[in-house]
Amino acid sequence: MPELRLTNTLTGNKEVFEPRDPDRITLYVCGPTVYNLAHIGNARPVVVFDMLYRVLQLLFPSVVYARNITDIDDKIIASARERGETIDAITSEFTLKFREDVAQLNTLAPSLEPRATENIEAMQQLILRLIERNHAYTADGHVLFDVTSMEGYGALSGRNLDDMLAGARVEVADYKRNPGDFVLWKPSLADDPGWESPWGWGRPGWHLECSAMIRAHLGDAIDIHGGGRDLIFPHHENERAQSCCGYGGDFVRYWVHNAYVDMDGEKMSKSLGNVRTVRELLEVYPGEVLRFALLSTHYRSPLNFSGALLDQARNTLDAFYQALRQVETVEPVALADTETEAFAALLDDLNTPKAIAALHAASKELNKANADSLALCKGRLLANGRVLGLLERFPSDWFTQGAGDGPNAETIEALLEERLAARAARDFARADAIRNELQAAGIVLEDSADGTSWRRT
RNA sequence: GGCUCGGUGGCAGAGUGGUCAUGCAGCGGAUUGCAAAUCCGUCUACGCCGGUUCGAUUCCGACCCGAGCCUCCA
Repeated sequence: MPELRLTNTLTGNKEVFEPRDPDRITLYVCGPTVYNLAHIGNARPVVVFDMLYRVLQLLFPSVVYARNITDIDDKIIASARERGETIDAITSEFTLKFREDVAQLNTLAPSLEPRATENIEAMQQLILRLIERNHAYTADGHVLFDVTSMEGYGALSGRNLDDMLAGARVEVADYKRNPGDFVLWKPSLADDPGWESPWGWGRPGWHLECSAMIRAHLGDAIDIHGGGRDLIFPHHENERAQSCCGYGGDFVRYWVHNAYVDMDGEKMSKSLGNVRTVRELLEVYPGEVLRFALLSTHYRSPLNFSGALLDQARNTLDAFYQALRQVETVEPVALADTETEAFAALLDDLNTPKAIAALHAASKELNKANADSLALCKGRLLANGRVLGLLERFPSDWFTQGAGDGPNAETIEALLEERLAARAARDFARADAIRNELQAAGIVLEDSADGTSWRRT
C-alpha cells in the first residue's frame, strides 16, 4: 500500500497518514455559511479537499467525507432582515446555488452535508457535558468555555494564553472570567431566531456546531479535519477545545489547512469587498478551467488570482484536449488510477503542480506517439487527468460547445466546405478570406492531413 | 505588540545538500500554399549577510521585505 503524506498543522510537519481505522476513513471540512454566493476563494478548499477525498478513495475502501452547511449565524439573520426574507428562504437559496457552483468545478458530492439547525440538540448536549466537566460556565445569559480549564489550549495555532493577553485588541466583555473565553450559547431576543434551552431562548456559539456535528455524524474522533488557514484561530482551536474536553481523546489526527486566494497581493474576502464569485466566473470560463487554475498552485501556498491565471489554465487545457482530439477514435488502453504519475505526486502532500507536470509529459508523449503507442499514450493522459478530476469531456465538445455566441456549427461547417473547395482549386485568396472571417468571429481553423477542424477561442 | 507562514529565472510554479522541474512568454529551427496546432533546440533563478560543509537555492543564525491570524471570514 502506497503511503500518503500530509502536512499536519498541529505538528507543523509533513507526516505519513495512518488512519484510525483503515476500513473507515473520516474526513470533515468546514463548509459554507449560506447567506451569499461562493467566491473563488471559497472554492479553493472545496477543490483542494475534493482532491484529498479522491486520493483517500483510491487508497481505502470506505471514506466518509462530511462538509457542513452553516445555516444559522448572525450574518444570515442580518441578511434576512435586510432582504425582508425568511432565514429559511435565504439558506435554501444559497445552499442550492453553492451546490450548483461547486458541481461545475468537478467536485464530488460529500458523503454527508450536516446542517447546523438540524443538530441543535447535539450542541446542547455538548454544552451540558462541558458544564458538567467544569470546562464551561454560565454568565449573564451566556454559556462560556473556560480556556484555562484546558491544558494545551492554543497548541493548534501555536499560541499560549499569555501571548493572547499581550496581543488582545478587543475589549473584553465583563462577564468573561478570562479574556480568551468564547461563547457556547448566547441569548436571543424574543423575536430573534433561537431555540429553547436550559439557559433560555438562544442560539449556539460560532464554534460549537462543528464539534457537535462531527460527534453526531462521524464519531468521537476523526482522521482528518480540513479548512482554510484563517480558520485555525479561533475556530479550529476552539473546536478542538470543545471536543477534547467534552469527549476526551484525540479528536483529530491530522489538521490540514489551505492557503487563500489573493487578489492583487491581498486576501480575497467578503470584508475587503474584492471577491469574484464562482458564478460570474462560470459565465466566462468552463468550470474545469477554474478547477485547473485552483490546482495549479500547491494548496499551502497563496494563489494569486487574475485573469491571466485563468487564461493560462484555459490554454493549457486546450493543449491537452487538442492532443486528445487527434486520437478521438482511438480506443485508449485502460490504466489504473493508482498507476499514474499524478497519483504518485498527490501522495506527497497533494502536490498538484507536480501532478500537472505529469499531464504535460503525457500530453507531449501522445503528440509524438506513433501508431503502435497511440492507445497507450492516450490511456496514460486520460488516466492522469481522471485522477485530478480533469479531461473528462469529449475533446470535440470542449472546442466546439463553449460559451461563445458566434456563428453556429452549421454555418461554420458550410464555410469549411466552401473553403475546402477553394483550396482544392488553389484559390487561396478565397480560402484565406473565409479563415479571416471566421477568425474575426472567434473561430480558429486548423488544417491537417485528415481535414480541417475548428475551435472557439 | 504577540503568533504563524512565505520570499525561486520576464511571468506562473515544483523541488533538492553536489548533471533536468514543468508550463507560458522570448529567441532559433522543422513542418505548413499562408496559418494554426505540433515537434526539436535555446536563454534567464533560487531576498540580503554571516555560519556549518569538500560543496548550499536547499541546513543554522541575524537582517530586510511581504502576507495572514489575534474580530465574522475558505
